[in-house]
Amino acid sequence: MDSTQTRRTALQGAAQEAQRIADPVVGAGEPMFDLIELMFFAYRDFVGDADHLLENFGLGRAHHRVLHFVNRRPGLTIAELLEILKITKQSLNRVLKDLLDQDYVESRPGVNDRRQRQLFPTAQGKTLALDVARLQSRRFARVFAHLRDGARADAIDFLLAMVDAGERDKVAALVGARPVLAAPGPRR
Amino acid sequence: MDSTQTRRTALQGAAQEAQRIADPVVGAGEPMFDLIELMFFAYRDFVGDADHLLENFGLGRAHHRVLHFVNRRPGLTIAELLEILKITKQSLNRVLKDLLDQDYVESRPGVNDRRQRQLFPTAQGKTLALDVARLQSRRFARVFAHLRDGARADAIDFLLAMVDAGERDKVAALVGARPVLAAPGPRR
DNA sequence: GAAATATGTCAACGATGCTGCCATAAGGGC
DNA sequence: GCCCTTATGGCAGCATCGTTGACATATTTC
Repeated sequence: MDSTQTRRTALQGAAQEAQRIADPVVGAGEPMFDLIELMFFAYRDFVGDADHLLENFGLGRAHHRVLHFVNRRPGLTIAELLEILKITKQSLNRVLKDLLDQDYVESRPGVNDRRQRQLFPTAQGKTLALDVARLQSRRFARVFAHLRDGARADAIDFLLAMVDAGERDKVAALVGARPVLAAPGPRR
Repeated sequence: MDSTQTRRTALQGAAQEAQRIADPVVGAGEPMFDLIELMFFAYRDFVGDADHLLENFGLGRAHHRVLHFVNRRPGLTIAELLEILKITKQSLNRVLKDLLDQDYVESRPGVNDRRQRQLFPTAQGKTLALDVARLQSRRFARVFAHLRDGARADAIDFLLAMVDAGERDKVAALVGARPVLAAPGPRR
């Protein structure tokens, strides 16, 4: 169970200290060039899946992000979307307008607050969003088919830990991942 | 153990069937929304480190990538850089020109083939590239300090596996990671 | 010497960020 | 009802970084 590993905060210091001492290089240890570069290559190919599929529809990466989150959280407001994407409303509006015009997304006045706009995917919006998600999921499926059993849970922990600390709880809640992070798991 | 872990054999079970009925368009299992979204958030914050540091120097993300790889592989040619970055020479030239003008990178005629240009970081180029790499490495260090012992090697395996199959060997060679991936030996 | 190769460059365009500013509509406090 | 705040929309302009296409130059190779 993921909660088997819900306790401890002390190892942090030791590991970091060991890492620092192990490397003669100034500052804070030998740069992790391998991980730095792998983040670049892995992300590039990962988003490539979505890019390639969506270009058939004349939609770009920005459209995809909006469609994805609207599909994932139907009823999302503009403000919530801006908070998730961390872009300006002008940037959002440009792509959102396309999605509305082309009937991938529809907007209705907020239920509680009619100043707000709640966003919903249309039938074709859902289909497209799911098509992309499945394509991306196939990449993950191929990946984990080659890795050991806990690899998927480990990847989730790793990626969540990579998120800025101040954002981590929000992200964890959004993606539905249990915030294992604050209290890591199976120690040595 | 982790019930969140996808079991390939069980994936075709009840959960997916429920999904299929609820939604007519199902391809290959439940989309891994968590991982899809975590890739986005993790990469966003990861590159944010570099972006924020480099904006003090008037350099953008594209400049950073070039500087990074030139620093990592001194003597790189234009063609090799294009192959790594997968952009056009016009895009490269724009940022490379800035780096040359501002003395972060220098170029010399190729040793064997004088048509080529070999690129080298200057002293200040090395310093800047290393500063960024260390900043990014600190994020990784914080991450792994919270995760179990093998987490770093696992992350490397995961990210490398995320790379397109056709690119994986090249990437593995570039980052110096052993291509564990091609031969899925460490199964279990 | 001709062809292929490695690179540089000009011009235009496209996607996606940004800032600044102003407009509109609805909610809330008085 | 008046007024301030909030949620959103829209216009104008700009920056970064990617693209294609066409052409120039130097060098290697055949």
